[in-house]
Formats: sequence, structure tokens, C-alpha cells
Amino acid sequence: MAKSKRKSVKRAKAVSPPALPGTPVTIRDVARKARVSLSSVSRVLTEHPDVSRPMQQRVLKATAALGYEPDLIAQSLRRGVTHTLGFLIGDISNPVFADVIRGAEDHARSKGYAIMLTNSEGDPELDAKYLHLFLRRKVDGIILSTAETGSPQVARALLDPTVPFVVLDRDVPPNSRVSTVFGDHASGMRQATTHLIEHGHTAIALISGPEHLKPSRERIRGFRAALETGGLKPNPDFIRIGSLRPNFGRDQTVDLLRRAERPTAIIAGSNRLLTGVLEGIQQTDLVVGRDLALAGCDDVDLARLYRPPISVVIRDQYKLGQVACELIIERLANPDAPIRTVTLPTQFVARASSDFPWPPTR
Amino acid sequence: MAKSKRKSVKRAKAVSPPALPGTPVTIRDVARKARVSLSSVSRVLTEHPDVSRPMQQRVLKATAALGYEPDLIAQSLRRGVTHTLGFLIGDISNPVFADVIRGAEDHARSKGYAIMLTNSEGDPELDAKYLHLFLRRKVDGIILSTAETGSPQVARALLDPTVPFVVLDRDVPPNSRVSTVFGDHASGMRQATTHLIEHGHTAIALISGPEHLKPSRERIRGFRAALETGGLKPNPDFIRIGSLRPNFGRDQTVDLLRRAERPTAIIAGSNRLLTGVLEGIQQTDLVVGRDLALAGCDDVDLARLYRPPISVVIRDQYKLGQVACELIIERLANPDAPIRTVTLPTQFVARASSDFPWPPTR
DNA sequence: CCCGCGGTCGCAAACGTTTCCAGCACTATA
DNA sequence: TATAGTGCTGGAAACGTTTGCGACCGCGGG
Repeated sequence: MAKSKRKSVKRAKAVSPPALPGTPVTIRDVARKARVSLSSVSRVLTEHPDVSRPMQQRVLKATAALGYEPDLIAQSLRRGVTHTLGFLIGDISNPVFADVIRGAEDHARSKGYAIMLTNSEGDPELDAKYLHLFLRRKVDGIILSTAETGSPQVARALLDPTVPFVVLDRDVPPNSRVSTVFGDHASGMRQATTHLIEHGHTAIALISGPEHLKPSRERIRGFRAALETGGLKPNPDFIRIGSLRPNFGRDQTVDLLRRAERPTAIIAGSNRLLTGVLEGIQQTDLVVGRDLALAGCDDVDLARLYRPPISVVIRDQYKLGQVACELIIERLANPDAPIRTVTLPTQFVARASSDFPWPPTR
Repeated sequence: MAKSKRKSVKRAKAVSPPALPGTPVTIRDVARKARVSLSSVSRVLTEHPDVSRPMQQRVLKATAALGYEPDLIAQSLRRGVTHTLGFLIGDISNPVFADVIRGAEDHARSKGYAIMLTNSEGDPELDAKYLHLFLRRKVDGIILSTAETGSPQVARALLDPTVPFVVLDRDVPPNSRVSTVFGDHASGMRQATTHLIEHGHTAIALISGPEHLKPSRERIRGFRAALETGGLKPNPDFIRIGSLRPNFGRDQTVDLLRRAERPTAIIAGSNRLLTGVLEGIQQTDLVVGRDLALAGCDDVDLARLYRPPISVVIRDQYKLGQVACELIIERLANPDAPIRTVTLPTQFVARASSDFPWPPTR
């Protein structure tokens, strides 16, 4: 192997930005150019202490000259770590998830992790299937925001997880060894309900998702608590518990508003229900802010820009994603770190859709 | 050239099948259990023709018994293919991207690909940086939906791509060897403008993003074309070209509506501008559907549920993501497949915000 | 003079696959 | 009977890293 000693101009000083990745320059090429062994190159680049300064310099120069960058796949195989997190999302169409993903992705990236995203479209079987795929892809941790109904296989995976898990706003089986992040939905809903009571409403309806979903359950709890505190007896007919789908919100709304004793205020128990509720209201001839008061959940564009603007229970969705990531990376850095449960606050924001006295002065 | 007599004692021979649940089961365990060689196991599982039926059966049985599944990282390293696509998104907060991602992810998954998502938050430098990271992670292809302003490094990567690229709704440098998917924004905007003209409007304003963005440029083109066809002279003061940010929409709207000769119809040239335009309108005392007509782009919840519902130019966002994925996977399956440019249709949907005669009969 | 000892470095064995290649036992053809 | 296939199998070399281990060197202490 005769090597033409190409005394090229020492362009070490000169910038060497080219060599786009994908070009197959391996650690072997660097070793050859620097006239050292593979292991030495590796040690220099991983900042192992056993490197002399002269060699370090030679290696660094060669690395820069060739534009070498370690192959992350090979690194993963050897180190058993992929620096990748899986984010399993049950319903990506929900606009709040844009923020959650953004929060998670921002934080992950800042810590050198990439996020692999998959969407189970509300199907519990797919939840299990894609979870499995994540594990086969050897992700280092998993963020789980599952469909409405849990899957037994997913539940089993949570009992004895092989990688750090964090579950968003969902119940987990007892004795699960996973972290969780919850929103304090009860508190926000309580504030919203109290707000309506204080403005004179006594016939308040809640349209909510199913009780087996923690957020819905909490909201119902907050709603009832506020009624009790306000000295109102809950009218069972005004509590419509069913599904999170917009159609449910629409149908229940139409049904509520068409009866003789109709509620004077409606609370939509999720942002997707809110769109249904609005559709339902539009099917009657009633006008929000005049004929009835309305409140919803999550600060989506729709709520903020509707006319009148709609009061909502807000939470920091970006932070939700961020905290989820933090919990995982914390456990990745220190495998003995404890399982944690974080509860994020919610807050009611009054807007024109409900912030007027009832009955309306006219 | 056998250099050393490799008499290394395969110590693995002695190890017994581990029942420890934490221990990963590898192809070696399967081979041992089925009493065949590594290569045979691999051949069975990759459905190589050179396998006898008895051996196939033994291997399959052992595989099932041990619950073996190939390590995807090792497979990637060996095969040089990761079955992963990178999706670089400039602005994940934009609600239309939920559908785009869903379309891409659904299709990718159905073809055995996973999607790695990253968000550059509109920063061209981050675009370049994360693109680079994707390549280091050895993704098989990249979907690019970049920030408003392109990065020179990204542009350079498009000229001589190392993996299949597809660019969404953005100009690419001449001679780029990448596929693209465009929306036919000109057509939709032309329909919208014509609709307004036919309803009696002669003073129509367009608030648009910058001309260096292909979608904005196309929309402006469609707008002008419709005016010309309708025999109207474009009023330069009514064409506000600037940014896609909601604040721009708001400010321009306020400015337009506060002048003596105000437009009787406004078209928002993107869904994000629409939110700004609505804010702006709310700052005046004008009412959409009575004092002015309004149209926007993209069928976001806000437009559909606003009161009155807002006319929009729609496109199939889910399909946008899906087609992007298809183009990449097509080229992955057949590396000689040609670069393609796909244009997806847009369509104007008239709603109450504009679907009334002007001047309004009253 | 010998020994031990940091400080460096290279060799080669992993990590878990796929795949080239050679070898074997048959069978079919000449 | 020799020859040339076939059909199936195992060995071993990759893929590009990291890292345990041993070796070499120069040096100071006994």
C-alpha cells in the first residue's frame, strides 16, 4: 500500500466544511490518515483520558480534514443506546398535541435525543403494536399518550418496563413502574364552574368524555365539587358523559338546548367536544354570550378567536411535553432515579362567552 | 491471507438458554435451540429460498418458543438501511401540519417505515443543523417542510442528495435532484377571488405572505389573474405582501379597514394570517358577513366553526403528507425512479362569510 | 540491576445481523 | 462411471463502532 505522501498545503487552518454526511468516510479512514490505530481515534473522539496531546492533535486534524462523523447506527449497536425516544400518540389530530410534541421535541433535541413519532389513531391494538415496534427499534425511552381505551398488552408493558416510560394524562395499572404527568383538570373545571355560578347560573350542563379517562373523571369531579360548594344540586340530566368525539358534543348539545328546561350554561369537557358543542349550538338559533354561556377546555385558536371569545380552562401544553421528556432523560442519566408523578396546574380564563351576568341585563 | 490462527474458544457454547426476562434473546440463541447455524436462522427469517422445509420448521418453532425478534439496529448496520424517514418541519404549530404528519406517518408505517420528526421553529440555521443530524442517523429519506427563508446549506444538500428528498410547497434550487409536492394554490385563490367578484365586490384586498415563498407567490398570481379576468384593475394598496405571521395579518387588516376607501372583502393568504385578520377585524367594529366579506386558506377548525363560517381554499393536507411519503418510498424501492413533481389540487369552498351579494340587501 | 508503575497505544473481540462462499450429499445426464 | 449440476448448510467475513487487555516505554525507588 504505497501511499503518495501528498504534502498538500496544510489546510488544517483553513475551514473544511464540505464532506456532507452520507459520504462513507469511516473511522478507519481517519486512522489511516492520522497514522494511528482505530482505537486511538475512537478514544480521542470520545474524550477518553488515555490520549497524549500530540496524538490528539493529529487525530483531530485528520478528522476535520476528512469531515468525519461517527456513524450513529454503529455507535448505537456497540453502545446499546440509540439516543432516540418514542412518542406514541393516540390522537394526533388534536391540536393540543402540536404543543406537546413541540415541547417534547425541543427538550429532547437539546439533550441530544431525537423523537420518533407514531400515531395509533385511537386504536388500542395499534397502541400495543407500535409500542412493540418502538422497543424493537431500541428506543431509549417512551412517551405514551394513548388512545381512549387502554390495551391490556400496553398495561402489561407498564408493569415491568424495559425502558423508562412516561404516561401522559392516563391512568396506569397499580404497581406500574412508570412516571406520569397529569394535568390538574379538576381544579380548572372547578374554577370554571364556580365562575358560572357566581355569574348567576344555576342550570349548568357538562358534556364530558368517559369516566374511565382520568382527565374526564377529574373534570367531572371538579364540576360536582363546585356545584356542591355553590349550594347547587347537580341535575343528572345535565351531566352528559360519553365520548370525546365532536359528534357526541354536537348531539348532546342539540338535545340539551331543545328541551323545555334548558341549561343556561354549557361546559365542554375537552377541546374536541367544544367543536361539537359549537356545531350543536349553531343548529339551534341560540347565540353564545346572549342566550347561553359557554366554556371549554384548552386554549385552542378556535376558543380564542371565536366571536365571542370562549372561556377556557388552560394548561401549559408545551410544558407537558417538556416535563415528559425531562422525566425520561432524568432516568436515562441515572437509572436509579425514582419513578415520579408530576401534576401540572390548570387555570380558568374568563372570556366574553361566559363573563356576563345571568340573566343578562338587557 | 490468514494472519493469525484464530483459535479463540467460543465460550458461548457453554451458556445455557437464559430464562431471565431482561436478557435479550438473539439470533444465536435461536440457532442453538434449533441446532442449526446462525446463517440458517437468518435465511429462514428473511425468507431466503435456500431452506429446506424441515429446517424451516425447526427454526420457526425455536423462534416462536424464545419469542425472538431481530434487532433492528443490527439489521440497519448490516443492511445499510434504517427504514426510517426524517420529517423536518419548519413550523409545527401550524395546525395543517397535524394532518400532513398524519398522512405521512400512516403511509410510512404501512410500508414498514418509522418517522423521525424534528421541528426547526422557523430558523433556517436549525433547518440545516437538523437535516445534518438526520443524515448522521442514516435515515433512508427526508421530507422537508422548511422555514420561510431557505438556508444555503440546505439548498446545497438538495443539489446532490445522498438520500431521496421530497420538498413540500417550497421552491428548490434549479437542477436539484429532489422530488416536490406542491399545492395548486393559484387555482384555489383564483376561484375565491372570482367568487367575490361575482358577488359584487370590486374592492378586494389580499393579505399575503412574502413572494419568495412559492405558495404565497402562487396565490398572488391567482388573485391577480382573477381580477384581470373579471375586468378589475388591481389596487396596489390592497395587496399587502409581507409575512405569514398572524401579527402581520392583524396590523394590515386594521390599517386597511380604517382607511376611507376600505376594501369590502379581504382574503387571508394563509391559515395563520387568517387568525391575525380575524383579530384585526375584531379591533374595528365591523362584522364579517355584514360589513365585509372574508375568505381564507386551509380548512382549519377556526374557519369551519367561526360564526359566520369562513369561506376557504381547501386542500387535502392528509394527502399531501401521504404523497410525500409515497414519492420517497417509491424511490427507495427503485433507486432509478425519476424525480417527480406532484401538484395537488385546491378548491374554494364558499361559506357564509362571503356567500352573500354585495352590497348587502337590507 | 530489578521491579513496579503511570502514561500511551494497538490488537482484537465484541455488539447482532446478513450474505458470500465453499462444501457436502444427492441426482440427472452423458 | 464420471461429470455436472442442484439443493441445502455452516463458516466466516463483513457493517462501523467501543473497549478490555496486554505491551511498550521511560523512570524512579529499592
